[in-house]
Amino acid sequence: MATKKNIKVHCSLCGSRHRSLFSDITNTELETLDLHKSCILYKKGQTLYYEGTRPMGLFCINSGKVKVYKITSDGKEQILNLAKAGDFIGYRALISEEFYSASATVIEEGAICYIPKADFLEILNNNPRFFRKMMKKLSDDLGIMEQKLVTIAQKSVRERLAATLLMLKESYGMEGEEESTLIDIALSREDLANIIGTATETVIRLLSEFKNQELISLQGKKILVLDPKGLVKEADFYGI
Amino acid sequence: MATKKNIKVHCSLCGSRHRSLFSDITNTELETLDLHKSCILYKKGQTLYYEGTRPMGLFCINSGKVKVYKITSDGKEQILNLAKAGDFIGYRALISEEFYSASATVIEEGAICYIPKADFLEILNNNPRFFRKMMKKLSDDLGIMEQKLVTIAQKSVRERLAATLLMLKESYGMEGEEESTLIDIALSREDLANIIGTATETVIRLLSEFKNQELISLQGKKILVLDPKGLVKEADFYGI
DNA sequence: CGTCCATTTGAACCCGTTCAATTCCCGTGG
DNA sequence: CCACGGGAATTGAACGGGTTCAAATGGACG
Repeated sequence: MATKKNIKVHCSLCGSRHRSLFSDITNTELETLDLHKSCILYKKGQTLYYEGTRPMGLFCINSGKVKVYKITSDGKEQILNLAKAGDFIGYRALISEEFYSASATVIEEGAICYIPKADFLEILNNNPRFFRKMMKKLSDDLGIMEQKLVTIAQKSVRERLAATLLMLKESYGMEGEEESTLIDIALSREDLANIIGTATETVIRLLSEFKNQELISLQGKKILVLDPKGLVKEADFYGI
Repeated sequence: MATKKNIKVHCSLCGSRHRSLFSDITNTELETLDLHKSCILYKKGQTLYYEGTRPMGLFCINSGKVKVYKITSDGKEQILNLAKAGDFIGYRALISEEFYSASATVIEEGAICYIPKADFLEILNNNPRFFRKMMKKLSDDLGIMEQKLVTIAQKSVRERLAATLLMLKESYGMEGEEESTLIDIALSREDLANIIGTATETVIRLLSEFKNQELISLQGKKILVLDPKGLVKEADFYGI
């Protein structure tokens, strides 16, 4: 495993910032962040934090992709969230003043900044607009998590896989020719299974069925969505 | 179905308030609430709000019990949360500025107050302490929901039932003789199944097995926990 | 080129669902 | 007071989706 490498990423120049929760903090606050934060280039497989440890700051993803997951007592992994450029990670534990309730591991290398807890809380307490934004973010996160719970509890694996592919298409889709969209994220079959809450073999078998139905096509490890409407049918949607 | 009945419940005299999120708002704010809110005695089966409708205020439970749930496209119900005296309901939709993403129905009759949206937002924006409390609540809710997701995704129905009984014991337990605790909430077998995410028949069969193992005993519809440690083993806990 | 891990395929098994039938319980009205 | 009706709870039995274990294949990387 390669060593981490310090790099310089200025918030003021960060291409992901305008899409992030930091989109409208003040220049002064921005400067403080630049002064206090650290930025590291993480390789695939490196872990940002482990479940059960104490949060000392906030992770802000400049580039790359991260999975956030819990491990059950019998060693199974459940992925709760995927994060990409512009996303924050680890704020829930800071706000609830708990140890981390999940782990976060890089699945595609990238630059990730670390903002000291004190600076984050400082901005939170002094910038009402940011405070409100953070509150809304937590509220939205909760709504999403509730929907995920219902889907896992009540839908078949086949439906959940179709729904997950559509979700991934929305978040990581790269337009191709005609209707097709490439899902541009390096997820292993096992990761996909751990999002859906099923066994790796089941994912493989269902992907192969979807391929035979010409809903998707497999480009190596990546997935090309050919027929989104067909997937919507498989997912049995009426809303999200 | 009986009609609703208006009643007077003064916040300042409310026995549940000190346990609620309103535990330390100002007297002025309290008076405004008393002036603007309405209180109704709800019977079992009456619905506070339906998924997909627009939230116009906040429900505050003075007494009684409420289930919050979603209905899937194929008509199955998933219970997300149970609420009792001192709990707020429906704040997530208000804060995220969405329609309700779930429905709420009374399962044990009681008095429930309705606080106009404007008053809630007023307090939220003018009382930083309340704002912080609300934010922490959302963050805690999110942590709980994440844990539920993992449990449903990765644990067997047997483990989930044991875990749910322990959770209900914590929230609704009435100390009995020796180790025993009565779970004092009128949940139907179907409700229990809809918390766990399984079929009613499966819950009934497993409860009967737990009874044979002398982990619980059945007092009519209610459940008496005889051997909490035994249930912990069945739930395969190492943490929550 | 060989090693190691991810992916794929095969096959048996089992947990949980589903459908059907019966019993229990409780409120209601005669 | 008791019979009646209807929904909830229970029990039975068959089915099937998904897991699990095992083995083969493929592919990336040193």
